[in-house]
Amino acid sequence: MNRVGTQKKILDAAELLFSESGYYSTSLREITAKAGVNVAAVNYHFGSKEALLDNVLERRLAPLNKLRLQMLDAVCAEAKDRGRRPSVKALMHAFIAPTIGFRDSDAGSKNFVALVGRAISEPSGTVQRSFFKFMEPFITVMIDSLHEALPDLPAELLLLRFHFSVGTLVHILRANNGAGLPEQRCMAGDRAKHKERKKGYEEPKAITTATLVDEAVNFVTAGMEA
Amino acid sequence: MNRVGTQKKILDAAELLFSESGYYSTSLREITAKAGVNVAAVNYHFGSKEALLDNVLERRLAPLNKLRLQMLDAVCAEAKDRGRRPSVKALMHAFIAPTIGFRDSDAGSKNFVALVGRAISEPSGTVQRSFFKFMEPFITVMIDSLHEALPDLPAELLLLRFHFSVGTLVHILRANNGAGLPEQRCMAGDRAKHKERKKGYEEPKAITTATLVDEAVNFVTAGMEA
DNA sequence: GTCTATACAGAGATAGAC
DNA sequence: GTCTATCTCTGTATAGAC
Repeated sequence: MNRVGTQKKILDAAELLFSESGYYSTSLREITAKAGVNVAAVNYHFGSKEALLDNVLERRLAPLNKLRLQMLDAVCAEAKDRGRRPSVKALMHAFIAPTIGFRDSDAGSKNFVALVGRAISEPSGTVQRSFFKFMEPFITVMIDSLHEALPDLPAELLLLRFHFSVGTLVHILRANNGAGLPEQRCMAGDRAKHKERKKGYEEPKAITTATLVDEAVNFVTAGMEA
Repeated sequence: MNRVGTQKKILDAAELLFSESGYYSTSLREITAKAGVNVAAVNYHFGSKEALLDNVLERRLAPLNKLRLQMLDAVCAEAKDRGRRPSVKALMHAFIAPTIGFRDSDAGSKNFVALVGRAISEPSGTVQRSFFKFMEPFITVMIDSLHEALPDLPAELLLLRFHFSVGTLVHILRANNGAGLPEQRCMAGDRAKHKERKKGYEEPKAITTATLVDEAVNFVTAGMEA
């Protein structure tokens, strides 16, 4: 079999299994069985299990980062054309919308974004390094743009608040399930109790991607401008 | 040897090693070697590696949650005495201050809080369940109090924003290192570049716990009240 | 009841035949 | 390039000594 064909089969199988069961609960033997290749194929083509995860993420994140950077550039260019500062809200939208919106894309599994969220904090070394290698060009532009939008905010404080914003976004990705309900596991009980105690609340409906994006943007924008 | 003595030795060794290398990169053989006990001791006393992590976290988090709930009650009681609503800021402070301040406590390792941050999103089943079991009484009171503080905010939106706030806090914990610099790994390069390009910025100094708490509280308060 | 020694199945990784 | 066989190390279970 040709090289790319085998690699693609492995990547597809790994993406699906990682998304379903997580990185550590998925064995190379499951992946290679599903892909219809030999156990040793992963180590031959990718070098290690961690490097495989790295490649699984890279395949999807590369276009995402491209899109994010495009949107950020568009916001900055438009502001420049009008001779104005970019708004914090528009910048944050360019950061958040493609990321959360990614869950509606046709990428592998509905749980892929959750896998990303977990991967950021979890596997050490290779994965984190390559993740931030991806992010770096975006973050550089993002922070520069935020400085333009908030010229009076000290650099240290701006970085800290942007750090908080990243935390919010990562948490959304991690907690995200297919239905789009954040932290369903954690909140469900409390939500139910509240419905008992306080009347007149609307039925808890599944949050649409658009709503989630809007609310997240509003939240971090308020925090950045506090 | 007595029961509690052995258990304590295992818990101490596990806490240190988990904090240093993470849960998955630490083997039971390393833990038991450091504790000076037999490999089988972990399974005898705790049942499994995951249950051990559960106990490691519980030992430190139980007093933390007690403190958090006390502070929250104090804020609510004081507001009631004055016949006022509790302020969002005071509530968020009661949530965040003990949590971040925990890193200055004498608990095991400086990296313990980072371990907590990682554990929330990582090991499945047992650990997450027991973690939220801990949190539940606090969260119930917290959400009730937030409803008092923000009576006009729809319940769905309040929950969503609180969810975002939790994300911010978890991210701070996860990125936290002993020095107190957030996201040093990710930001260091960009920060340095900024120092080159833009002049007049103050030297990046290690952020004190107090500053970090204040800024985090301001950030999420602004987001909640947006 | 505690603890030790040991066995076991499964993991990721690798060398060498084809 | 691919596959088999094998290596080491992991978490877990158990039998038996004290």
